[in-house]
Amino acid sequence: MLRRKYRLMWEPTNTPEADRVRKLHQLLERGLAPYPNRVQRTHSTAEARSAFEAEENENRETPEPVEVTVCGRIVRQNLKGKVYFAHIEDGDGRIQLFVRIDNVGDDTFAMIKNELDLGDFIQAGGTMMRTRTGEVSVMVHDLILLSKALSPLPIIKEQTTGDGEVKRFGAFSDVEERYRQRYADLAVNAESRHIFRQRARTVSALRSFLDNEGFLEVETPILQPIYGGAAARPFITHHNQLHQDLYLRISFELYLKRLLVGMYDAVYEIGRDFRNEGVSYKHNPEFTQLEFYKAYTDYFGIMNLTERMLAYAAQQVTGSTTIVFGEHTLDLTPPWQRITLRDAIRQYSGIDYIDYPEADALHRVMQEAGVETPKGATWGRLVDTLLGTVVEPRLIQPAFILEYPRDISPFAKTVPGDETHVERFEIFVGGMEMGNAFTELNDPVDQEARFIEMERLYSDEDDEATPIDEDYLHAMRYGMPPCGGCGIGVDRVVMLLTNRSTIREILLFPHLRER
RNA sequence: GGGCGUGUAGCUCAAUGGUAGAGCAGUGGCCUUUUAAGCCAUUGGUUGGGGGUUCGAGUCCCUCCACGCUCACCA
Repeated sequence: MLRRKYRLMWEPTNTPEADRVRKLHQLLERGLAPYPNRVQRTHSTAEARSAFEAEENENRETPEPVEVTVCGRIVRQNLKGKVYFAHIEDGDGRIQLFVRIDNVGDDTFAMIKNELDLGDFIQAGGTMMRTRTGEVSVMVHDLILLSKALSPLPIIKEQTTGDGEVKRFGAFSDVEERYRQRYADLAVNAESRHIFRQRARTVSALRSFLDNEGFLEVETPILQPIYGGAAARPFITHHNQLHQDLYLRISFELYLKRLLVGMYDAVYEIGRDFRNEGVSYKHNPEFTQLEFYKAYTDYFGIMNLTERMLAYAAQQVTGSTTIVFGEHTLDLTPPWQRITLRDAIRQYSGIDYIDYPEADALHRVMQEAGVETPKGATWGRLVDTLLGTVVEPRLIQPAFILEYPRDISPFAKTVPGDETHVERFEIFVGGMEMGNAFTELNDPVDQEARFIEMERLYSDEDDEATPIDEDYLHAMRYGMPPCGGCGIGVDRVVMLLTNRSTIREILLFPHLRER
């Protein structure tokens, strides 16, 4: 019966796999379950170690025996005739098993010798001890297989030198394979596992910061009948029964601000945005966004909150507000540098865009300065190009860039007495844009005019046109409190705090082309 | 989409246009405190796919695929 159940549909593709399949059949013939249902773990590897060390410290003279049953994946093994050493690893760490044929009996030892491979999960019961060299180990008297690994994992060997430095041999380092088979990367590369723990801590730090500031966490639609809140091409999908096209959201902005109309004073959402655009070291088609909106404040209030929030996250994740990113040391301790976009561009390029109020003139002076310009760009787009090419790469230490051209910011209030600029800032750290914030526009008449303006500006590039969201205008006509809001690219923050130069390293399953 | 680069055994990597190799993993031995264990023997390849040049191609050329870096795009 067992044999029939294990008739393989899958063909081993190489000798190591064929060997393991043979061992699977050998186990079945001996009546041993290769994937049993029940486990009886009493200690994680770390708990077993600390229980033993505690006993050693308490009863130095006559320590009581410490009995444990530990489980884990075999990551190193060494069969020496009638003795078998193995390191097993679980989520906590590793521990060595010391198995003598006298302690486990001939049958179990034969199983170890003939059927056990690196990568298998096993359960081992025994007594804690130290080997001759002092390594804390389990002297095993019971050992069973928990899960047979049919494909070999990449083997990584490590040597700890005298100064505690770990040398690695045969590391699984092929970048593409690490992304395509993230499970294998995580299984063998502890530092990859570490990155995603750091990622979780980052998200949880942002969340707890905002919770403590009185923000309410909300969830708004991912499938939207009208997309908006940013300028990006959307992914389009379809609801069959409603016969309706839907868009995967490109931002949360318009839904969160509806909630301020609904009398929540402060809301935030952490979730996925989708943009149908290019992939790069800092772009993935789906990415994690944090947006938060607060009533009765403006973009200065949001600035203060944001720098405190990111400093808090850095402290929680790395233990310091000073972090290493590539070749730079970044100090996230508030307050951060604040400089207007106009001054920043003037400082880094010598161009004062106020002197060139027409797109043609600005275009010309940019060409003279050797800045490549996008075709048919509006004046605002040109200013933004200057920001991206001239300023952004130089903004290593955290900085707020303030006051943006009005025509590229349809959801922000204008600067009093300056119709060409809006109260908007972007956050730059490590040469990357981290976030974008405004004193939010709450004037429904102005907002409608902006929508129409945007529609006109982009009508000839239909895939970037921003559709008018009538329902959003309707909400705003009920009255929206004055407010400030901000969007933070969570993936980029994680890149900073984990010191990774590409977004793919901090996404568990980054987008890759189909093979 | 453009430019540059990479792709060889399960993993990490070698190989002037001239017989495709090593270490680890695997397989068969020896070994009752090893830890990159060791020793002896040994299996393993459509050199990313396809086409071309050549007496002969992993190597040179063309093309396709994937990945990396970079530029463009991403208000």
